[in-house]
Amino acid sequence: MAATSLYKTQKLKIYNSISSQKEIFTPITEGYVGMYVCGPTVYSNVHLGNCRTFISFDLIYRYLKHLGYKVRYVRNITDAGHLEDDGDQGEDKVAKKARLEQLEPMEIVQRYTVDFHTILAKFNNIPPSIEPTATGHIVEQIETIKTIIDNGFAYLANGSVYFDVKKFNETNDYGKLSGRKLEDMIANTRELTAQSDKKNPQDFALWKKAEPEHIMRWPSPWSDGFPGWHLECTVMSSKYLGERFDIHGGGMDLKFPHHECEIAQGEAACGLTPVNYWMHANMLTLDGKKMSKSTGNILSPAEIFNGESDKLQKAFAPTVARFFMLQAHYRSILDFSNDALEASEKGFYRLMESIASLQHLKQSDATQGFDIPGWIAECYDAMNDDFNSPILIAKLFDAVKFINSVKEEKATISTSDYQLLYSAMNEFVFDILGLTSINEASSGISNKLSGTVELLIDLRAQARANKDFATSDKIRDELLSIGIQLKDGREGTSFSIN
RNA sequence: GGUGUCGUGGCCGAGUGGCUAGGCAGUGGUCUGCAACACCAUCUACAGCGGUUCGAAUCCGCUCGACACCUCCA
Repeated sequence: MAATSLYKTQKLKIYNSISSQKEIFTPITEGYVGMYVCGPTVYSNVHLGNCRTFISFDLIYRYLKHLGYKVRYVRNITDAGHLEDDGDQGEDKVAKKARLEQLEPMEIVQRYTVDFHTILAKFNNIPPSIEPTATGHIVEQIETIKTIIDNGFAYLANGSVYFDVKKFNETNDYGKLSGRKLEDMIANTRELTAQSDKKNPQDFALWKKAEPEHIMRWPSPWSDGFPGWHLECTVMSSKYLGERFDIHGGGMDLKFPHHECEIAQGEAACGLTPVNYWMHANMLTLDGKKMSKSTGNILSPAEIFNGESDKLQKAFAPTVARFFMLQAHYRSILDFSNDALEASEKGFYRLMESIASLQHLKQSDATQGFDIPGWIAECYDAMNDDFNSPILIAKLFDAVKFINSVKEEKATISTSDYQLLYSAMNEFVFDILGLTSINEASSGISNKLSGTVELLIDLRAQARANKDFATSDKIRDELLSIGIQLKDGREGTSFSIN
């Protein structure tokens, strides 16, 4: 805690997508942060790419909280309104899945919401403060549509309501987030299909009239229908965070059109641009291509955990996958491969071993070989620079080297520095990066297991004292073959479970 | 076609006008009964071609290549 307060006053910089540069973060209300992140459409299992985005924002959430901000983190569940495509033939994704599986739409929603929560919990993500659903906010969405119509930025056509992008662009700037110009977009689009109700192809639905066979429908002043996808985020973010709030996040692929439309809706409804800092997490790729449900280029979290995929040679713990992702910056594309994950796994174990040995590290009168307060400052510098977790992890390995040197009696640490190092390591690794110790997971058996291994270590020590190396090597090698590695050190033999 | 991002050593991946990223792998050494672990040392790159600069991998231009968005996707 002492370490934290020293650096609370340091300035956090955030890369703002709308200005394409890092800006010093200043919340609207001092000490408080409102953050909205676009959640999943719950019509299928989450894949690893989805998880990366939510892990990225979990890191951000954790760090903001660590800095002492009171954060209200809102992440929606899209359970209606997300169409297969933006044309008039598009079918609601949830409704389509319900039709294909012959289930109630809410059964689909329930199944995949539970899956989403289960998987994110395995990655040790902290749940958001509020997790609102689109279907729970139909009334508010209808009210917002009325306001946008009253303000002259939407029109009614055949029971549906569309946002009038061209009209909006006369007084506002449609395209400012994604760097597009409306004229270019118009010049580059094909002619509208004859049956469309839209005035222009860029217009998007605020309310869609439901076809007779469409099961998910609600009454409205315009028709029995359902809200457009972009609207729910505008409505729910303003409801829980205000018409203008601090941070809006989501995957890079949502920048256009989804987030662009959110800006338009917010400005059209209340005249305020809704967000101060736009943050976009980059994609996880597989074989150099974006993971995507529609192309099937997908790896599921379950496949990582059980290793059952031709992309993988073995299974990996969720926290190892999390560590792998945090070794890349959230704004960089990260390519997934078995080799990269294996390399991360080895590094992860080295980090965890070092933290374990930190618990009983010998303390001295003075510290020699490492500047601990300076090191802590560098760790905060890394995180304050747009949440640079790869740099932080590089710094953590500097500490690993030092801890191991102290263990080897090639460096020393004072008691006060020890306390600083101990709390900083634990805060950075467990609280901020959200990693978990793998041995902890098996703590239920660890007492019995460690007693057993200690006995074998004693037997081996006796054998070695008697120069009975056949016996001592047998104990060592057979333990290794079942994943228990003995480590001979100055203070005797310890072990780790791999 | 339009918009944007990126091309870093054997692999993954930071950074960026002059100072070691880090991880994994490799090599040499220390430790060890032999090993493993650990430690020390070491190898060492910025797609290509021009330009700006005292100095560029970092800025500018061009070429080549990759990816993303422009239709649903985190």
